[in-house]
Amino acid sequence: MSTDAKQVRRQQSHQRILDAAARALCRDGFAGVGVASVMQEAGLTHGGFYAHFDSREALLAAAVDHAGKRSMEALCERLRLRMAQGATPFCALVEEYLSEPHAAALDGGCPVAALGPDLQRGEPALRGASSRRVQHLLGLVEQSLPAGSAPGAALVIASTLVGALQMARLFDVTQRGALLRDCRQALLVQYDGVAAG
Amino acid sequence: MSTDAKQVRRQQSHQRILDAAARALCRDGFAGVGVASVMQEAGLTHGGFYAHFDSREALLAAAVDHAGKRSMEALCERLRLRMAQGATPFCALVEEYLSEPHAAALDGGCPVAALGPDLQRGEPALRGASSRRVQHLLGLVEQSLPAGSAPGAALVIASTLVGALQMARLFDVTQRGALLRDCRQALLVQYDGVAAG
DNA sequence: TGTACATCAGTGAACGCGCGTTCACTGATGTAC
DNA sequence: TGTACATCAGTGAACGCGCGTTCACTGATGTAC
Repeated sequence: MSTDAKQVRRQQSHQRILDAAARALCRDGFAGVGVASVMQEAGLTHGGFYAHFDSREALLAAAVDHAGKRSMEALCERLRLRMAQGATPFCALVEEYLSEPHAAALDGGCPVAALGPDLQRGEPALRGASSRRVQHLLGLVEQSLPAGSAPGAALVIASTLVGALQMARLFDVTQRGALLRDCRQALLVQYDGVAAG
Repeated sequence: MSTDAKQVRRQQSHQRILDAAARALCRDGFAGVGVASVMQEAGLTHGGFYAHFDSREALLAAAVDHAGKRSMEALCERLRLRMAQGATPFCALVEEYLSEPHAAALDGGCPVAALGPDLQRGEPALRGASSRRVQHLLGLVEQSLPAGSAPGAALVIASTLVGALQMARLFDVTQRGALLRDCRQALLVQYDGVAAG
């Protein structure tokens, strides 16, 4: 069928647009996602945008979901590596989420930490995507918690992870390392009974 | 002198503009601070704005400082009340910062939690004001820490406070209460040796 | 006390730029015969 | 195999609105005499 080849290219473009938007979103926040700049980063011109999304708002909502999935997949991949080396699930999560690379590389990081309070503003579709991201993050924390943890522990830990990553990014590089290390250690001591390296 | 009366009114206007900007900032983020809307909320017309500030950016930087000072003063006032009733400084801080009113009332709340990642973006003047706010928050936490706390405890606690407030605001009202309660309790148990109510 | 003048915070119309959105068109790809 | 036609993702010029910014003007307040 003729449609196939065209649709493949169409979907590739769609994906490039989403990728570019997700990167811009985590790097520069909602204000940094412009239709023209995203399309340019995707190797297209701005006019073709509306063949892929109904509006900029629709792109933002899709980009929040996409950024969340991508960062979650990358994070899980690294967790597997650490666990293969003998780390507990919780230790792996804390050390990866609060790692210096995660704090330094905005592009592919956790959108909840990158967008923070802005997630609650905007249209319903956007808030829906936001709360989905938060739930996924909470789910990941819950999965990696040691057995027998207190019921609300995941909430507290997720809050600390997100807050610490944001604070770290507000600091200059020298202070940043200390904050991340302190937070990793505190979480591990409190919830895993193991001191971090 | 004639100048006096005029300057008094001028400064009152200046203050109303700053107040309005700080409120809009904490409520709607940087994107919610428009020159026209702020001036209108201050009871003025937009044209007079540039007699008070060089630019919108300058207003934003001043508003971050102002919002921080206002929220810090209000917070300290409430801390004094709680301590007068016998609460430890740390308990007072945790219970006030993670109180439902603080999570619900965006207008006058902590700008670090309200702006989060956006604080690191923007011009130097803005980032200067931002880091000043973060340092003040850290200072407040340090002051209220129990004697003999670990050196990096303030960083961890501040991260948890900010992260928890943001997460709470992302939740709907029913889940919000649970999150705040869990975080208060966790912090008090871990750093004050006292279970919260 | 009263009148002419100076000051200046604030007004409101207008400008210009950025950016989201629209739309007529192009040109590459695939189909019909 | 070759030619005419159809499809449609993508192009790029243009539109319009919002908003930051400018500026000539107003009008209330205070001073000079």
